[in-house]
Amino acid sequence: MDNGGPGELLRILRDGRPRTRADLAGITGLGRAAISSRLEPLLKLGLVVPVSDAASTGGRPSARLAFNPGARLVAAADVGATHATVALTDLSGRIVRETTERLEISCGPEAVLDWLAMTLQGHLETKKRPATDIIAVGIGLPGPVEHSTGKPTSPPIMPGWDGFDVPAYVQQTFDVPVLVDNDVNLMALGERATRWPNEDNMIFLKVATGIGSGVVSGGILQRGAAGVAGDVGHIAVSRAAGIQCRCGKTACLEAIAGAPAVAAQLRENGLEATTGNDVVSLVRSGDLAAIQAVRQAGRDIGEMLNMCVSFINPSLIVVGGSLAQSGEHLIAGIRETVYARSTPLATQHLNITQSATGPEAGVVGASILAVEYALAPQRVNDFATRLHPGGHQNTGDLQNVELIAQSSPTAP
Amino acid sequence: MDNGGPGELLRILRDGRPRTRADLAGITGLGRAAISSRLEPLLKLGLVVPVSDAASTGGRPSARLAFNPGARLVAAADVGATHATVALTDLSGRIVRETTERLEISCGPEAVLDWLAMTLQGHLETKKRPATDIIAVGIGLPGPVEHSTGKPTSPPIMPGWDGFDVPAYVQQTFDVPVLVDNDVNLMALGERATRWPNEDNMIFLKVATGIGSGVVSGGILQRGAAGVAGDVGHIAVSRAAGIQCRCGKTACLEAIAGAPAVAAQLRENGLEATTGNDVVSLVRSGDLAAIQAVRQAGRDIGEMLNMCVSFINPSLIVVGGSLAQSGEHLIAGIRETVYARSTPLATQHLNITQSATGPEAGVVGASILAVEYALAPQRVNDFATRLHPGGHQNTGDLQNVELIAQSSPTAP
DNA sequence: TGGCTTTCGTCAGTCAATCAGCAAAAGTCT
DNA sequence: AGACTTTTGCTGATTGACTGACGAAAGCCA
Repeated sequence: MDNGGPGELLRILRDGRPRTRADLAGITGLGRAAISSRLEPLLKLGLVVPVSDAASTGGRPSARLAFNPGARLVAAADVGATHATVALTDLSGRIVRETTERLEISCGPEAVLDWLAMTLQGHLETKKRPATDIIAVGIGLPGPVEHSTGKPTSPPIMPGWDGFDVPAYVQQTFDVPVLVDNDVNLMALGERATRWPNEDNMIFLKVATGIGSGVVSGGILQRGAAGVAGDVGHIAVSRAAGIQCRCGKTACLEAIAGAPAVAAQLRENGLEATTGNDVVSLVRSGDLAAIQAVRQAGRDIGEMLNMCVSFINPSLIVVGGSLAQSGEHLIAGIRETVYARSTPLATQHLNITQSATGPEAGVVGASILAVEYALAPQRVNDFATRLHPGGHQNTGDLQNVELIAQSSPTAP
Repeated sequence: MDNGGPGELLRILRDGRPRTRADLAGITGLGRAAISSRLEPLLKLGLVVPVSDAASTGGRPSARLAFNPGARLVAAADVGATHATVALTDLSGRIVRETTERLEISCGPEAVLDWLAMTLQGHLETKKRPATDIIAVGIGLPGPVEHSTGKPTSPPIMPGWDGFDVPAYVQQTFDVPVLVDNDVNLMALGERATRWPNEDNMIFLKVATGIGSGVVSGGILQRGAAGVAGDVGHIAVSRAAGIQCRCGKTACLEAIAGAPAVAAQLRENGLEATTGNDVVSLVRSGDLAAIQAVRQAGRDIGEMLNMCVSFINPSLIVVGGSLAQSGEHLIAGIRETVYARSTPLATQHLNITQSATGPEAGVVGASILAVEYALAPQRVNDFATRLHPGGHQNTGDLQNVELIAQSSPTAP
């Protein structure tokens, strides 16, 4: 129905399932000949490859074609306050090679982005892939970003980054599309792509030093007017009344349920804890006070989530971040409050669960963001038609086609 | 760039500004001949009409073409708890004829929808327009609606409506697309279309007997997983702690800031007030207690909106509903709380304002919903191509073309 | 009124995309 | 090994949409 050139075919095949030409003809309503001609540029580019043939039904077995995530690369980065991760991923978001290093974001954009580019070059050399294999770059930053321009806006913890043109700087090294977004937004995208591909109304909540969220509603990531949608850490909750937050206000959720706050509570009980990981260790060791503190943090977070559930009516809430690693205690507190308080209509199909993606959620999300952009049907069509400049004698420079990895998706 | 047949041209012209063929050629990048051929079906259908020619620059003046909202009709209905409004509107959402009547929604779907269809038939006769001029129907209902199917889901105040197939029933009379949605969602659409056409991140808040909202984020109306997005009336606020709400829970915003709650407070002060309109009258008469009560309601609402602002980062909040009619007092209370509490990044470009659309906001929104659906480029293309069944000899039944109103949009 | 300028509608030609049919290829089955 | 079945790539034909150009139309100006 939705006739859209090779890009449309790739969109269909990107679910990873191999299909025969006849399958594709059936799905699109086109003839087999049209499918073949549309498939040609995708095969040339290596984006689609033949995999093991289907079982014969008596005659010649039909060749099955599948999306080849290894055809090109995407560079993904997750820059945190004190650490940065860069990764080379394939077109399915799978990490090919990854480096995490201690790096203060306060070093400024040039230093951080230079390190990023340098590390990526190293990855490319190790993997013996040319820089031209990279088709896009995705970057997550720990603050508000105007996604359309890729510029951070008034970030509280990123001195020197305000208004810095990240894409322009990165493109001096890699002349491809550069997508920048808030790191929690990217974690939401990563979690969604990895485990909840068809979830159109979800909230990804990160509970660590800060508390933030990424909101996917109506099937698209919501960034808001200034790129600060999902900034739920400084919503007021009742138990925080009067407590001072680092943001200058009082009663903020973060001030009682953020990792430092929970750790501080434990210190009052004579326990040793400063970071979220310390808290998690105590919980895992079975310390009752720690368990109770985490569960209470869950309840406080639940008070805030209650409002989000009423407001945007999601069908899924995924909780991640360091504090979420403490087994089910945080989630239990959240569920307790949300299911008790919210309206039945909003909660009857609401699933609250723990993030399964580990610390690499950020880079995976950055990769997804970049891949989604680069492999959007319209863009693929441009790419594919540029392959046939004048007629049928194809002389476009098909560099690197022989380098394509033969990752062969298996049958369902 | 976005080549899309006649529908694309109509999309451009729907802003109401008349354009010459050369203008359109410039905008689309197509030749004049292509424009003319694409224009032909639109002219045949009457959706586009020539208006006063542009000033001549020495030679033949170019004909200016404009969208003709009067070419077809849309039926729009806003069904409230105790009253219903039906209207015939043109394709710009302008009301052609309207009827409001006392009608209990508890009479059940058949009775209400029959009245609706009957009244519309009367409108059509009065305006001497055939029923075939109606290209879509939009209906707003005071409860949760699964928009994709048009069925109400567990509505609290609509006995007999749960799961009723509204579109199927209405299509027995008018065999056109029937779009159903929550009434507050439609008010949001109406307000947006009427006054904020390019606002992609807005919240429309209705403060009346109940408190609800319609959320437009990322440029699209957010309905959530179960169609109950924007249901903010039962979010907990601090001042309502312990107060029983009609929903069965306590601490709901509605229980202290809804119109009945405010009226009850005034009665405690010895004033006579039961409905929102009573409260508004008292405020307008300058009663200090009433003014203070409304302002306090604004503050309570502001506490809730604070969370919404942090969460979804809108650039506009429009406040409507009966309590919003009391001058600026409600808004003042809202602003006081929101601007004091929310983060600078979220509020620096946030506009909080009063609804300018009157009680007809609901029908206008219903009309917009139906028009947007019916005049979506893809649908217009279908419609237009069906006009040329085989080649160029156009013999499609062009009924009612002579009935088209000559509403002539004026130049900017 | 007649000449000039500019736009409008039409027509044939071009180009890309798709389809139908066919021969070759690649299997299975006896 | 040979007959049979089914897929594949190719070719010419058809379709649909757009371009470019031309004469007609419609207004200014003298």
